[in-house]
Order: sequence, then C-alpha cells, then structure tokens
Amino acid sequence: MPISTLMPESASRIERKRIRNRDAFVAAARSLFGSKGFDATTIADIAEAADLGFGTFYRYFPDKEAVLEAVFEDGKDELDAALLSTEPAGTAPSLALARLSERFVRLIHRDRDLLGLMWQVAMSKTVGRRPLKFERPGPEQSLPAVLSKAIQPIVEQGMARGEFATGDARLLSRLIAGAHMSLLIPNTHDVDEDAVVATLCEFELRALGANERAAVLIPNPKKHTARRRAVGRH
Amino acid sequence: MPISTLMPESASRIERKRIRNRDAFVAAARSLFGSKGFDATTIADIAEAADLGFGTFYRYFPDKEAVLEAVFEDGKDELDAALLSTEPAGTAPSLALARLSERFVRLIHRDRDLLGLMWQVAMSKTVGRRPLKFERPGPEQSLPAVLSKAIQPIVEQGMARGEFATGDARLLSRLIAGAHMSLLIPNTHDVDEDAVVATLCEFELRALGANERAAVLIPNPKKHTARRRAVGRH
Amino acid sequence: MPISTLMPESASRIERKRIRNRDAFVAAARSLFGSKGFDATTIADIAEAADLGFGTFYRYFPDKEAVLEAVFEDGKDELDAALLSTEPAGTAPSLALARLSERFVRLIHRDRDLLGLMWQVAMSKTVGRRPLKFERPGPEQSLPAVLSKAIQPIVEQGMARGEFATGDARLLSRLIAGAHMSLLIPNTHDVDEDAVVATLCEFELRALGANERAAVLIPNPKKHTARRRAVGRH
Amino acid sequence: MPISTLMPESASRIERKRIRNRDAFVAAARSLFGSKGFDATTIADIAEAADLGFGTFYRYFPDKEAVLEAVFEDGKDELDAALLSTEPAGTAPSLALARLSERFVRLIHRDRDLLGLMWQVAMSKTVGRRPLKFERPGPEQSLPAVLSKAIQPIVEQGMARGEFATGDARLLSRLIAGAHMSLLIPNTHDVDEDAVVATLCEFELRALGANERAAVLIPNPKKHTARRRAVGRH
DNA sequence: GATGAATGAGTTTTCATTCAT
DNA sequence: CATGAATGAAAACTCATTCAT
Repeated sequence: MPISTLMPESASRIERKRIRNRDAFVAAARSLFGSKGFDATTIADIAEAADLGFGTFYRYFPDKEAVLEAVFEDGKDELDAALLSTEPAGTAPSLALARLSERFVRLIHRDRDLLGLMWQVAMSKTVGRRPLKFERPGPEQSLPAVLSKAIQPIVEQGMARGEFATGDARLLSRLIAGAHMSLLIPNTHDVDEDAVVATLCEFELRALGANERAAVLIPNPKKHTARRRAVGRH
Repeated sequence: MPISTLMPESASRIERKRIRNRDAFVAAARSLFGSKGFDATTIADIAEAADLGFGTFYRYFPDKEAVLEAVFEDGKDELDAALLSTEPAGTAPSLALARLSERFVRLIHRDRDLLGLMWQVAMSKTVGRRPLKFERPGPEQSLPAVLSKAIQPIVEQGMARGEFATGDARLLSRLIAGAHMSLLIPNTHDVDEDAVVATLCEFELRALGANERAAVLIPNPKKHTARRRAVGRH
Repeated sequence: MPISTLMPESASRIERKRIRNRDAFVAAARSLFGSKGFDATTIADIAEAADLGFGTFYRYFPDKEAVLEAVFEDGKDELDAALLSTEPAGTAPSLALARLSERFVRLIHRDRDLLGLMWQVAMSKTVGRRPLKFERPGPEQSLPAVLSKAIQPIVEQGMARGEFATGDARLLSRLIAGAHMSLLIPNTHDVDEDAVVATLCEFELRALGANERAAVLIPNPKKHTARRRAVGRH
Repeated sequence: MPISTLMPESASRIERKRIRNRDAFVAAARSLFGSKGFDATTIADIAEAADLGFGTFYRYFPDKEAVLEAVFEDGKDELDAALLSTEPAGTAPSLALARLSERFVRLIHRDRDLLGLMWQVAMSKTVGRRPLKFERPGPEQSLPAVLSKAIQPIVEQGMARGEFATGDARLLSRLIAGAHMSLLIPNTHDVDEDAVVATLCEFELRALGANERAAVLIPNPKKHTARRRAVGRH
C-alpha cells in the first residue's frame, strides 16, 4: 500500500514530499504497466504520468524493475487488505470463502490493471525484455499466489470442520484461485457483477464439496433463489 | 498444426524444405516465446534456435508478429486435436469432461510453452512493445478462449441431460477453464500427474453439481477411492 | 545502345537470348534508376521489370553497379546518336548548335529517366550507398560531360569561322550545357516544346555572340518571327 | 541560417548548448550529404562529425529526413543572403545580374556542399531510399529554384527598362540558372575564379540581348578587356 | 543457363541509464 | 534534490550477393 498512508503526519515536510513523489511514481507505473504492459511503458511515460521530472525517477528507484517490484509490494498490501479474511474467528469457512470471492470480484472491477499485471508476472519469468532480476519477493506475490494463499487456510479450516470434503487443500485452493483468475480475462460479455459473484460462490462451494450447512451461507440470497436451491439441491 | 503434417508426400524437394524451415521457425518461436516471452525473444534467437540464417526469417515471415500469429494458428490446430471431444455421440458429459481434463493435464506437461504463450496473449492487448496489430484471429484463439469453448458444449449437454445442475453455462465453462489454467502456473511442488487429474476432475464435476450417475465416471478410480466417495457423498 | 541492335541476325539462338536478356536488364534498370533512383531500386525490382529470374541478374552483371555502368554505356551511344553532329562538313556552326539543341529538347521528353540519371551521377561521386567503384568510364560519360563535349567542337568551329565571339570554348560549352540541363529539372509550368527550343536557341546563340549571319539560322522561323528579329536586332 | 546567429546573447547556458549542438548536427549533415550524398551518409557519420553521441541525434531530429529539411531551411537563409539583390533600387539590371553572378561563383567555392545537395534534391524525388516525405518546403527551396527566383526579377526589370531583349523571363531565368549550375559540376580543370566570373557575366548578358548601355557594366574590366570589347562588339 | 533460397552486414531507431547543471 | 541532456547498447528489418538445384 502507498507508503504515504503509513506515515500520515510524520517527518519533515521534505520527507513527506519524498513519499508523495514515490507514491506518484508507483501509482503511475501501476496504471501504465497494467494497461500497456511493462515493456511498452517507458520511464518517460511514468515520469510524465507522475508529473515529475524524468531523471527524478532514478532518485527513487535504481532501475525500471525496481518500480515494478514496488508496485507489487504496495499492491500486495492492498490485495491482502482485500483478500485476507478479517472474519471473526468463528466464521464458517464457507461464508469466509464466499465473502472473499465477493471481495475479489469487486476488486477486479476496481483494480484490473494491478491484477492483470500480477497475473502476468506469475506466468512468465520474463516480464520485460530480459529475465527478471528479482528472485526478490516478486513472483511469490503474484496474484494467483497471493490469492491461493488467502484461500488455502479457509479451505483447510473447512475441511477440518467437516464443512468441505477432504482433499489436497493446496491444489484445490489453486484451482479455485484459477477459477477466480478466469474472470480477469478481457471479456466481451460482461455479465452483471452480482450474478458473477453468485455463480462463482456456488461454483467453488460445490467444488469443495461443501455440505448443506455451508451452502445456506451463499451471499445475495434474495436475488438468486433459484441457484441457491440448486446448490442445496439434494 | 505444422504445415508439414498436411502434405506428407507432397511436392518437390525444395518445397518440402521450405515447409521444414517454416516449421522450424514456428517451433523455435513457440518454444522461445513460451519460455522467455515475446519481447525477450529476438529474431536472432529464433533463427539461431531454428538453426537457420537470420535473414532467412524474413523470407518466411514479414515481421516478428507474423510468426506469433503462425504459432497461434499452428497451435490452435494442435489444441483442437487435444481438446475437442472425439467422444462417441452418446458419451456422458461428465465422462467427456473428465477425459478432456485428463488430456489437458497431459498437454500441460507436453506443451507448457505454447499454453503459457496463449495464456499470456489472452491477458494483455500488448504482447510486444506496442499493441498487437492483429485483430487477426489471434486472441480468440487464446488458450482460455479455446479451452472454454471446448468445455462449454459439454457443460450445456450435461445440463440438458440433467447430469449437471443448471446455470450459466458460459460463465461456468470459463471458471472451469480458469481452474485448468491455474495448473499452468510455474509450480514448485509438482505433484503427481495422475493425482492432479483426479483432483481436477473431482473438483469440476462437483462444481457443476454433477449428480451421482455422473460421478461414478471419474477416472483412475482405483487410486482415489476416498475422493470418489466424497463426490458421491450425499 | 542496346547490344541487340548491333547483332541483328548474328549468332546462335542461345547467343541471341543472352543478348535479349541483357538488354532487358539494362532497360529495366535504366527506367527504374531514372524514376526511383539508384538506391531505391533493388535487384529484385530490376529482375521483375525485366521479367527474368532474380538470380539471373548475376549471370549478366557482377554487381549492381555494373548494370549502372551498362546503362551509361548503352545510354552514351544513344546520346551520341542524338547529340553528335551528323551535319555535313560545311554546316554553319550556329545551325549545328541549333539543331543539337532541338534534338536535345526532344530527347528530354523521350528519355528524361536516363538523362536525369546521368546528371545525378555527374553531381556526386556517390550514387548509391557507397562511393562508386567505377573510376571506370562512368562520370566522364555523365550527361553534362557528354553534352558539353558535343557542344564544344561546334563552339570552337564557330569561333574559328568568326561566327561566334572568341572566348574560352570549354567553359562556354559547359555553360551552354548547363542551360540545357536546366530543362531537366522537374517543372510544373511545362511550356510548349517548340517555344522552349526557340528560346533556348536564341539564348545560346546570343550568348556566344553569334553574328547576324548566324542568327538567321534559328529554327522554326514561322512561329517565332518576333524573337528572330530580336536576335538579329542590331 | 544557423539558429545560433539568431540569438546571439540569448538564454541560459544550457539553451545555448542546445543550439550549438543542433547547429553542429546541421553543419555536419550538410557537409556529408553534400559530399557523400544523403544515402551514403549514416546517422552515425553525422553524429561523429558533429562530435556528439549517436543517440543524441534523435534528441534533435526525429529522423534522418528531418535533418535534411533543417539543412535546407538553414541553407535557404544563407542562399538568400548571398543571392537576393541588395542593390539600391535604381541599379541597372545588368549590373545587378553581374553582381549576383559573381556572388554565386564565390559561393560555389565556399559552399559547394550545400549547393550540390540542393541541386541533387531538385533533380530527384527520391533522395533517400524511399520517396521523401516532405512535400514540406523542401524542393521549392532547391538550388535552381532559389537561384532562378533570384534571377527572374532582374531579368524582368531589364526587359522592362529596355536593357534586355524581351522574351519569356521565367524560362530565360531558368536557363541562366542552369548555366550557373554547370559550374557546380566537379571539374578537373578548375580555372581562375575571376576569369569564370567574367565569362559567365559576359555569357548571360549577351544571352539576354543586353544592349550597349548594359554591357559596359561587366565587372573586372581591367582583366578582360578583350572580352568586354567582344560584348560591345557591334 | 536460370532460378530463387539462404544469408548476414549494415542501417535506422528506441529507450534505459548516467551525469552535469 | 530535481531535472533533462547525452549516450550507446540492442533490436528489427532490408537487400546485395552467394550458391545449391
């Protein structure tokens, strides 16, 4: 997340300016990387979008890849905020998962840029013209990784509690994350967001073999009666 | 698919050489694009990998993008061969889907390069430094699109036959395709291939609300008794 | 001039074919060099225009420059035919010059390509991307050189006979050639050809200080009475 | 003319450096284009000659053609300075023409490069490997055009005043310009510059049918008595 | 002898990165 | 510190020329 949010009042005026500038670069980079891709984005583009001087970039980042890394790190915080369960300890895993799914679908609409970028990095060791230097945190913070990690504990808990069928929690989490990711693909038929949430939840709860107790927790019950019934079909 | 397979006996020796060279370029490009990414791959790389001269490339393709297109076209045929159901007309949809999934998992191991590339293109309008020229077939032949299209009819049929719960077949197919795609992500813990197939099938059949008649068709029954029971658990 | 005209009946069929092909290349090259320039013309262009195979070119010329040379040589013959005085020995120099001028103006309309090309070579040691190898006859056969050489003897004779004022015949010939050349410049206002001839003749005869005996020989007397009188104005 | 001359005292040091660099590129380009031709000159050549980095070129000009254009524009100013009559209003046209001619001959020795280049562009629509983009001012500022335009008003005035025989002033100006241009052709026998001026003046004044009042104005009278007499010979 | 496939040297152009102001 | 001018490494692409068929 933007550093600025971490130190609202802190430090000297000059320090605050440094932070503001850095955040401007990161935000610009994130938007541009997301929309045009890493390679197609030049440092000049970023500086321009950040409304800062060109050479200034290098006072904040040693190279182009560093800003990508920063985008990831800041983005990870944001993702975590969106994805990590803040549910009370006793929340039913199926509900936790459903909520996470809903938050994710909303996130897609808000942050498609960032998500697409993180996805991209997950897929190839080379984002830019040459192999990424960063064994650095990077890819582990790629979208599917983060998402998968957010899902896995829920799944594990669900299995432990008997809400979900038992199985390879890691792999299942990944498959669910993949299903989520599929929503990122540019799509002509963009369906109603709520309907997507409902179908997704239904999909994943079924896939996990959620039992009836779990099923009733699917969100947006008013709109999707038919489907809810389908989920609890037996 | 490589042109060479289309004209096994054909033509003059020189014509065959042309085809062999073209295929060499396409194969080299596919492997390199897949492993290093489009941008990180130079024409020189491709030529080198194809063991042909640099200038020779331009006798076969007008530019770098053209070879990407060729990779896609040839790849699409290959994908189709792997994914399109060749099941007899009466095959149960759940079986068809399970078989498709199995074929896909096998495919990942064989053709990770190509699949990764197609996925990449699906995600970003900018594969290269600048937006792709090709509105050309391209992206519609991206992996998730092709996969999704292969799955959708099966899902529809399953719904029609009452094997699967009814729902938005298009979206569900996409989610399933996404789950498949998640297996493409470079993964340190590479699990046993058969186990992956089993879990995937179980996952998607459940997710589709496959009823008991469908469930018994899950492949590799010997190894995964426990899970099978979970599927048909109710 | 095309070799073909030199050996109309000669030699074997195969020999005649060789000659025909060579001429086709030279003609194609001349037209293309003239219209697009030496550099902008590729060997492939020439071969295509000659309706001959690409590699065939190299069976007739060792390199691209050689065909330029050939164009020059063949062109020189053609130029000589057009420019060299074939007047009977006793012809008045002013008449000879006038006739040459007329022939030249006509030539411009017929062979602008070739003339432009020869002019170009006259101006720069580098026609193509790199310095011309040919110290070979080349530049001495450039248009102004040839033209100048055609004019000079006439001028000298005129001076000797007292028709023209005496002076530096070589330099004056060059100036006259320059005046001729100016007609080659692409020109929006293309005037009537006959009028150009008349003005040119008038111009050069005056410039040489042609006396009254000479002046009456200006061609196209009917159309240009006024001007003729101006020439013989004193 | 070089921008530098326009802002002698101007601006910051950095601004002056920018201008100095631009001028260095233009001067280098002019010299190289003139001597080797546009095509044979690489950007690297220009940068080297300008003693600047290679990439620096592109900070000043978007492409190779742009620097050609700049050479033309700067050159045009220089030419205008040399060629446009600055004679007092009442100056005899023959004198004005003679002076122009003299200035031109001197110019040839100083600026052969530029003049050759402008001539070249006048002749061919394709200076580079492909047709010039610039319909831009360019070709109208080609040497013969500029020269011709400088001469024409003098000729017209001369005709109006009765110093010159009447005729097609535009065409005659062009012929005279052509005679001038002929002096640009690389010439082994380089004659004495003064003698060339004298012969040229004599040539053109005669060619225009300058009457006796005009004739006495031929410059350098001391050295060329014989010729002067020839001009005023009748 | 004719052909065109193969080739790589040479050119333009882009852009990350350095550095002087 | 902020800035943008300078720079050259790297990449795409063209085309003259060689050579196998």
